[in-house]
Amino acid sequence: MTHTYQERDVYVAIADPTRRKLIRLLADSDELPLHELTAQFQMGRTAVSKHLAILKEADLVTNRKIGRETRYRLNAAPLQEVKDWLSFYEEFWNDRARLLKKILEE
Amino acid sequence: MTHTYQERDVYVAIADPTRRKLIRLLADSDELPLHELTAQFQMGRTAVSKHLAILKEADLVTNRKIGRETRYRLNAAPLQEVKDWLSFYEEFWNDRARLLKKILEE
DNA sequence: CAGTCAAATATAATTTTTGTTATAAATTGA
DNA sequence: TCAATTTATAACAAAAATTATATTTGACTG
Repeated sequence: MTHTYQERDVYVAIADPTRRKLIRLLADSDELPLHELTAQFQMGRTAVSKHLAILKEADLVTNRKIGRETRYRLNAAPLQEVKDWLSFYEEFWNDRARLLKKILEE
Repeated sequence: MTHTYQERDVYVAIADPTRRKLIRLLADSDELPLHELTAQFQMGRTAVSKHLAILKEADLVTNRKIGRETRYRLNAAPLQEVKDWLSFYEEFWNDRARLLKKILEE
């Protein structure tokens, strides 16, 4: 058994608003158990747990068991990839910048 | 008929690798018709067209009909929202920065 | 030790996404 | 006008994501 660790795309992980809110909650509170995170949503624990699992597969959160609770913590490092991807398009963000670039190239 | 324009989330739009590649192709080539974009993928025209429709709903591309072809153009402006969202987490990107912040707060 | 709380797991139902094929419409060029 | 090209649209199917329920496991508490 070769431990088929499902690598998850960070872009997919942040595409869902629930998961973005989870990221924000963890950024604000350092470390939180599942039941406290769940309290911030309408959906049940299982659904929140699965969203956290997707974040974990993207390496955006870590967790550890303390007694009977599982506490989650943010690891924002993978977001760097998105920032890098975005940085390529900064020159296109407004037409003025793009136009300027075009003029300068000529 | 109130023209129910489906506002599409930019996060969802960029979550798909095909759509990220489309964005890149349009960034490199200014304006391209559907059939030329399709040539860069394995999938059929219809599928590519649908991906472009999602990008258009997120306002990431514009299109115009020239003769029998529809030419697509990148509008990178909506990516700014993602950048803004990311900027909030820059301080968490590496543990050192986070640790430093914590120490300074104490 | 019995009862309770927190969470994981397994399962299932539903919805969304993705891609195909088929068909029709519009444009171009001979 | 006729044939080829480009695209759009609709119907369909397969795959993935989302959420909920029920069951099980493990840890604390009285």
